[in-house]
Amino acid sequence: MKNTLDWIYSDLNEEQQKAVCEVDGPVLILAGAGSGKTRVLTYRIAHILASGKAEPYQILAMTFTNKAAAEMRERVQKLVPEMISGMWIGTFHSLFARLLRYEGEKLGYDSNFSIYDVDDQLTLVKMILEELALPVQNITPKTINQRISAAKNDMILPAEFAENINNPVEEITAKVYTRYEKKLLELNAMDFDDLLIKPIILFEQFPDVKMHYQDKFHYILVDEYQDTNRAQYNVLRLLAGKRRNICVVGDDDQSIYRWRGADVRNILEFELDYPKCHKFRLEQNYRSTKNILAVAHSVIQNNIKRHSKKLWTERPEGDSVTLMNVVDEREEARYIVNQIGGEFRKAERRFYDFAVLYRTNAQSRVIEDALRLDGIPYIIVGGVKFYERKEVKDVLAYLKVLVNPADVISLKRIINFPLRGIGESTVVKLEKFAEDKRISLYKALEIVETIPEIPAKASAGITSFYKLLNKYRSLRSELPPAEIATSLLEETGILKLYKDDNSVESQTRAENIRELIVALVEFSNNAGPEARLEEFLQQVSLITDIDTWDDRKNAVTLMTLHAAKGLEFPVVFITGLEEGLFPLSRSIDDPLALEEERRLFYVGATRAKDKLYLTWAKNRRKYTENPAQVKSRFIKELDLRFIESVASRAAKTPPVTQTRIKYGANDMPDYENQSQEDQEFQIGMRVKHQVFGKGTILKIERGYGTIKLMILFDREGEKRLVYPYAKLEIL
DNA sequence: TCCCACTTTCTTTTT
DNA sequence: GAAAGTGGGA
Repeated sequence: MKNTLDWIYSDLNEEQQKAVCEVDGPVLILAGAGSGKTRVLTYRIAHILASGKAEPYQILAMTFTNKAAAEMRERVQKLVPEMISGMWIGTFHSLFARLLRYEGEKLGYDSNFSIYDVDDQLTLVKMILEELALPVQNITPKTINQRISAAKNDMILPAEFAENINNPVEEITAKVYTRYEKKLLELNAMDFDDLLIKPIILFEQFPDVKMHYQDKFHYILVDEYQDTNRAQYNVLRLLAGKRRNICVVGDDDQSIYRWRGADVRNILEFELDYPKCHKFRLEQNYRSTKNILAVAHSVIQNNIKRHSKKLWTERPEGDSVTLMNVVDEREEARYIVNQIGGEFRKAERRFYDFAVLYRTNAQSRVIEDALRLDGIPYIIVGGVKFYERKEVKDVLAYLKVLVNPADVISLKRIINFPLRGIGESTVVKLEKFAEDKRISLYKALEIVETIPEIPAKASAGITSFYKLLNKYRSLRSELPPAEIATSLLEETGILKLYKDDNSVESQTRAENIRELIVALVEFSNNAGPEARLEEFLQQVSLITDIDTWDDRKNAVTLMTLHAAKGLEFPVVFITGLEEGLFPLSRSIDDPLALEEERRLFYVGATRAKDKLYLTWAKNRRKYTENPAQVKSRFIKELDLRFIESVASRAAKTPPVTQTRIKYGANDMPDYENQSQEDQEFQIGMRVKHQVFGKGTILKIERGYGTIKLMILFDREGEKRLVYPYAKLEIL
């Protein structure tokens, strides 16, 4: 083993060394952006292990993404290779899911419980709303779901929630919430929030279990502590209760998840909870140039609720930060692409050096189009997620039911997919029967023939469905997960269903299902012969956007500002700096929300190592409107000494007023290289669409500013499109 | 029971 | 401009 002190002295600055070596008792590390906090955390773990203070299985290290956890594990392994196995390094959600697999039985859960994502939660809420037949008026299931989730994150259980009702929405939410919790238990399922709350309930109800884990974990380390919520805060307090060896790392300026229940007070008031804690400040930034730091600081200092601090760096001044004003989102995209292309051609950069950040996922589309047009490779983080695609969720639902037959949400999802003649009314009868007889829906499937109301045809379909499920349920112990899935797909004909349909959509779906199988095979390979389907399902449920991001691929990265936290890039673009977009309109009237937007800007700016671009547009299309924009207040807060301000030629012309913008081709701004003649469509004309290819116009309907077109595509068949939304080229 | 065509909503960020 | 939801007809 390497001498402990050696690597600590050679790789760390003085303050970092202190933070690493102060091992016992509560420790608060305030780590500014780019100050090497991951390094400190990993060295700390390595130091604890190497000095013999604890065994690996006595260490608990929590992060917010699997990617961060994997990175931490890898880096610890490099420092102390032989001591890694058994450590509890992972996300809050995955570690507690693991704990609940062991202990959930005490709370009435089976160890094979399903984990519900937002989609499943919504389905359940809708189910309950129908069941309770509540007067919902204009309250959407989504609103109710958000209320429930917020309550859970604040650790308010149904009983307490019901006691504090102030309006009709809360009244309905309270009823749904009570039923929702009951249902989850019945379905043997937990939602994301449960993974944080249930351990607390468990510890409170079973002090011996609490003591077991308090004894087990000698050292607890928490990353991104500024983003913990009430539930996370409490569970940490319980776990650290005995030994008090808890080390939290965070930066109040980078707290950006308030809307999800995160509470900055957790980090601001850590010293109140642990009065004798050791406190360290990491303020030397190793990432950004002086100019970038100065700009970031000029904005964040406008926040009132923050620890005053200022990062410093030994890096050079560097380039000025570029502030670019463009006419609209299309020009913004073109500007970004041109800058990337220019720097790339000068051979100073590779594509993976660039990140384009935006406030909302919807902004990615235009930028993608522009990148594609220039043939620049890009990766997009987030957006439509792989595991949320319909076809993937369908297959996963099958697997979930195999593991957990009580999971009615998944069961109902697949009961008539692929079609087997089991319609809505049959399902209702089944459920009623199950309820009357007080048996599970799954059990009702088994004895469907004894239900007189269900016609023979539907009954036969149900029986074969049941036999199919049961067969694969028993195969689980004999075959590896990947083989079960492959065989199941074969027998149900799901893959064939998509393969036989020649539309692009179906082919993509078939492709996605194959990709899912690949993921399963990979999982089996990694986990060895012990690979269990339930573990795969859990892993999949708790995957984060950023986890799937391949940072070695030579491509420009597109993502939201939220997703960028913790990352760094030589060149960063922050786009859409307009009032109402960034900061978002809903935040403008709420001082706390506004400060969070400002922190988000700070997070974005401090991702940049060498060059930062800020862009804003005079007009930005939203739905069908194209309203004029006002520059973001964050732009006004920039310290101009570090800024080079430019505007495109088109943007320098007087602002376009709202009335002029009724999206006719004539009204588009003048770009040098773009032909802007009005599109004269005629029936029988040949046109080309970016995605659907070539086709012939069948029908034209002219609307106000829009033209509806029916087009027969050579490959895709008939489609209805609306110009100018659909990008059509006349051939 | 299922399919097609039409309408409505979506756009805040995510474990 | 897509996806999800709705409703009528076969």
